[in-house]
Amino acid sequence: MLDLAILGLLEERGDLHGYEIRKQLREGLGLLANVSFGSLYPALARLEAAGAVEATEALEPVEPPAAPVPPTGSLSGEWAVLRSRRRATRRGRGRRSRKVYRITDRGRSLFADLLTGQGAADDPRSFGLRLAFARHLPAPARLALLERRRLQLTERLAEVRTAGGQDALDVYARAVVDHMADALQHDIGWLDRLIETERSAATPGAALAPGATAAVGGGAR
Amino acid sequence: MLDLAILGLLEERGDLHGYEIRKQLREGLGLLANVSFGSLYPALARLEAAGAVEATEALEPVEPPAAPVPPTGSLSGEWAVLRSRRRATRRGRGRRSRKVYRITDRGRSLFADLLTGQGAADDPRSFGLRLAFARHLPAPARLALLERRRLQLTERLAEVRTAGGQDALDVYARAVVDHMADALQHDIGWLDRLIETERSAATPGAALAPGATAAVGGGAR
DNA sequence: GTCATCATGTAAGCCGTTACATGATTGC
DNA sequence: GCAATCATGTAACGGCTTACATGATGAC
Repeated sequence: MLDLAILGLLEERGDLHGYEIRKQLREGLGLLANVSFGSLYPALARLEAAGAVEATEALEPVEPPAAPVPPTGSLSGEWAVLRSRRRATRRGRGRRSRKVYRITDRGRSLFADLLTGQGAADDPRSFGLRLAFARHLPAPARLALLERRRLQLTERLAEVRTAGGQDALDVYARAVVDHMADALQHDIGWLDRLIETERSAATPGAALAPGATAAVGGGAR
Repeated sequence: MLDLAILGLLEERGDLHGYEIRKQLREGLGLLANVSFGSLYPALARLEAAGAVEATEALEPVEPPAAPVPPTGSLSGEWAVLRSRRRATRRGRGRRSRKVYRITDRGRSLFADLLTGQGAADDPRSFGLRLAFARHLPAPARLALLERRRLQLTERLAEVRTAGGQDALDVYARAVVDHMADALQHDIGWLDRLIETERSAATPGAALAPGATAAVGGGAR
């Protein structure tokens, strides 16, 4: 799951260093991938060892030195200039030795595997993450992803309903079970709309067929 | 989370052995607690060590001994007789040495602590489990549980909305974020109805007040 | 000169899983 | 006699978290 998020981000947003990866994951995908450093850095090391990413030590080619410093006469002014020069010299870096990571071809292939996620966990986060990166998937695989998820949820719904069928449950347990069923149906409905959108996008003839316009528009409630 | 499920089950359904605990958890609470033996048995041992449960070796009052064994002369025959005698001797059990667990007073106190779950994880399973056992909680604690959960969800909703506010998201990422917000609102609405029901149950005067009947009825959609 | 932020990493621990080992009992 | 089910446990591993260690840089 973490690997998928890292690779996806590197693929979409270009080369990044660890700290930045975490920041962007938190900001962009919020709850789907709010990862801690304690898992992020080992994950990056693992991916590098596997050849899925390359790290450059971020000793990037230094910019040509800035124009000579006009003395200001004030000490704090000189200081400020020195600081800014140092910043200018290491421009684009600003900070510590930052290891910048870039996704490799092997990484892209791994990303594709994780994205289809045949043997992946069926938790909502994992699915949400895969769907969030679904534009990197060919259309049929995308549809398959959605339908596999739909199948999982309907199976779980059946389970929940058999659990709810027994009447040994008190008010609170009943409320929980009922709400689980409700939420599952809500999710399934959402998937159905997504699937419908995918299907109509996959058959471009539909847009040309008479009367098809109504079916195409307004997919996402 | 596991401890809570075990203690709750032992409290509600009386004394049980490990195998049965797992069975009932799977059947009754389904997705909330489908636990594996690999975690269940260590958990029971832990709870026993902590004094939260007592185990009786299931050497329940033995039936009067069967008639003396007539020797058959064959070794396997003797064996078979020994086995069947053992079976007869331990009548009502039928199977292996089953350790039957019973919740203690310390266990009940621990259960109450876990149920209020002040420092517990905020994942849906954990909350669902606590709510499912909420009838063992005093009414104010129950209300507090619901309101704490509501607060968490509204905070997360705000997070999701700030994440969704940026327009760097493509169709799929957007769909995921939007649906997360949607599902959160759905959950919050459900909590609101539960809270409302709790509140009106907590103020018995309300039922007597004129015109209050409409507010009380039909809480749970 | 001190505090917040940026930046990378290690160590320990939590909470669960699957797989393995063992064995009794029942039903066919 | 063989498979399915009942019953208890151990071992190894997974994937994540928190806490800790370290240090540079920037802002005031």
